[in-house]
Amino acid sequence: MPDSARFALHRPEFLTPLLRGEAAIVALMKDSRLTFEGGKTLVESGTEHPFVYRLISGWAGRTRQLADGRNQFILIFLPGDLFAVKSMFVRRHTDAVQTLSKVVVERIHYQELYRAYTESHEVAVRCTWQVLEEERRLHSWVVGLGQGTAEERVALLLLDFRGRLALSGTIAADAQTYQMPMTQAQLADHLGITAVHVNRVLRSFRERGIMSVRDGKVTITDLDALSRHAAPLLDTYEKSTAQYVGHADAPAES
Amino acid sequence: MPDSARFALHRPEFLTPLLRGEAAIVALMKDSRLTFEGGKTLVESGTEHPFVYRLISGWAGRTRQLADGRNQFILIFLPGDLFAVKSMFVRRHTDAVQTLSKVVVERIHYQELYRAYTESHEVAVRCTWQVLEEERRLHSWVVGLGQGTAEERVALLLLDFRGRLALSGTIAADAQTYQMPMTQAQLADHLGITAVHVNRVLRSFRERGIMSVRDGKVTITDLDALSRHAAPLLDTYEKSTAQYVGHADAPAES
DNA sequence: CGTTTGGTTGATGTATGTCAATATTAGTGG
DNA sequence: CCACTAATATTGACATACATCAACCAAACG
Repeated sequence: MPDSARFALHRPEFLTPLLRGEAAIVALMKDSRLTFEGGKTLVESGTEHPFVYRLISGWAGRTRQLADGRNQFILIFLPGDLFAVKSMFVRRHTDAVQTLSKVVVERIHYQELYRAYTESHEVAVRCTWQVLEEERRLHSWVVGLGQGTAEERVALLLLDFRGRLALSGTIAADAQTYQMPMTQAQLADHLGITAVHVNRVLRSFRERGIMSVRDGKVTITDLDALSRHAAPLLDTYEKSTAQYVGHADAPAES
Repeated sequence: MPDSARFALHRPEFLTPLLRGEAAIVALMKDSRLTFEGGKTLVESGTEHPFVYRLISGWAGRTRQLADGRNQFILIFLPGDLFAVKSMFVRRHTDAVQTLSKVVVERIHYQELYRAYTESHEVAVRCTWQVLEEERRLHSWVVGLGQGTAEERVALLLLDFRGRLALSGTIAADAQTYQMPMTQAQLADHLGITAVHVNRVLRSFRERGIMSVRDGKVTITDLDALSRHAAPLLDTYEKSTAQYVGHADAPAES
C-alpha cells in the first residue's frame, strides 16, 4: 500500500506537505510510546488534557456518557490515527477517549506540537488534515444514524472498519477477515441501537451467509451482499472509491 | 458580546492568533461578496469546488442526498461560520451546501487562502479552529441522533440555534425569539425523523406552552422546560456553559 | 383563481426497544 | 484442573416510539 493511499481524496499538490508533516510529527513523538490495557480511559471527559496522540496499534474510541447512563461512541480510532488534536486549541475535552483493546500509543505535549505547527506549515497541514478526515467520518456517521436502518448501519460500519484497516496497512486490501475487539454492547452504543438488536442483526447476517462475528473476529463471507446492504448510505463518490466498499483492486502492499 | 466569546472553550493563549487569523481571512475575502436566494446549491456534491466561504447573513446547510431519495442535513451554518474549508485540501466535495434562506457570503479561492495559511500560522490556526468547531458540533449531533428521542433532538436543536445566533451577535443573548427559516421537512431531514413527526413534536411543545414555530420564527415561551428536555443529551460541561442552554448571564452587547 | 408548497391531523403499521430468562465464555482464586 | 463469578451473547414475548399512508387545510404565488 503506497503512503499516498492513506490520504485519500487529497488535492495532489498537498501530498508532499502532508507526508512531510506526518514524518515531522512521528519524529517528534519518538520515545513517547505507552501501552494501555483495554477498557482504560486515555482522556477523561471534562478534564484538561495536554497531549495529542497517535495510535500505533489497537482500537480506541471517543465516547460521551450521559447523566442517565446512556452512552455514545462517537468515533472509533484505528491504527495510524492521530487523536485529541484539539488538545492544542481547547482547554477541556468534553468527551472521553477509551481503549477498546490493548493499545500502543505515542503522544506529544500540545505546546511542543504547537511550536512545530507554527514553525512548519507542513505540520499544520497534517493537523488540519487529520481534523478534516475525522469530520468526513462524522459526516458519514451522521448520515448513517439519521437515515439508516439498523442493518444498513451495521453493514456500513463493518465495511468502514475493513476499509480503514486496509488503508492503514493493518490488513491486506482484499482481506475477508479482521480482528474487531468491540463487544456487542459497545457496537450498540456506536450504532445507536440496543445490544439486543445488534445481536439480532448479526444473527440475521450470519444466517444469510453474509458475515459473522466470533471471538473478536469479523469474517465476511459475502462481500457483495454486505456492500449492497451498506450501499444506500453511501454517496456516489464513496461508491466509486473501491477500497472503501470492499472491491479493492489496488495491491495490498507497495 | 466580546469577540472572544465567539471562540468558546479555547486555550487563552490562542485567542490572539485566532482573532488575528480571523481578521486576515476577512481582509482577504473583501470585495468577494455574493448574494444567493434560498434553496440554491452553493457547492454541488461530487464536484470540484475551489472556494472557501464565510457566511455573512442567512442560513445554509451541508446536505447529503442518497440515491433512493433520502436526504440528511448534516450540519447547519449560521452567520459568522466559515465553511468548505476543506476545499483547500480535498479535490471533490462529497456533500452539497445549500442555502436555507437568502444568504450573503464572501469567499476566497483555495489557492489564495492556502498561500496565507502557509505564510501565517495565525491563518492556519483560524482554519484548524473552524474545522475543530464543526467537529464539536458534529459530536453533539451524533450523540443526539444516536441516543436522543425525537423530543430531545428538537429541544437540543432549537436551543443550539439560539445559542449560536447569540454567540454570533445575530440576536441578543437573552432573546426568547429568533428567525428560523427551515421548513418542517428540512428540520426532519436534519433530525433524522419524518416531517409528520416533527410536526407532532412541535405541536406537543406548543400545547404545553414550551415553544412555538410560526412564520419562520421560533418563540420560546418556557426556556427552563425546553432546556430540561434537551438536558439529557448535554454533557456536564455544556450544561455549565450557560449561553448554550439558554441561561445567558453575559450581556448581549460588548 | 388554480396550483404549489408547507403545515396539520387521524388511522394504522413496523422497526426497534424493553424485559426477562438462559446460554456461553472469560476470568479468578483455590 | 475445578468451582465460582462476572461478562458477554443469545433468544423469546411483549411494548412503543416513530413511520407510513392518506387526507385536508392554509398560505403563497403566478
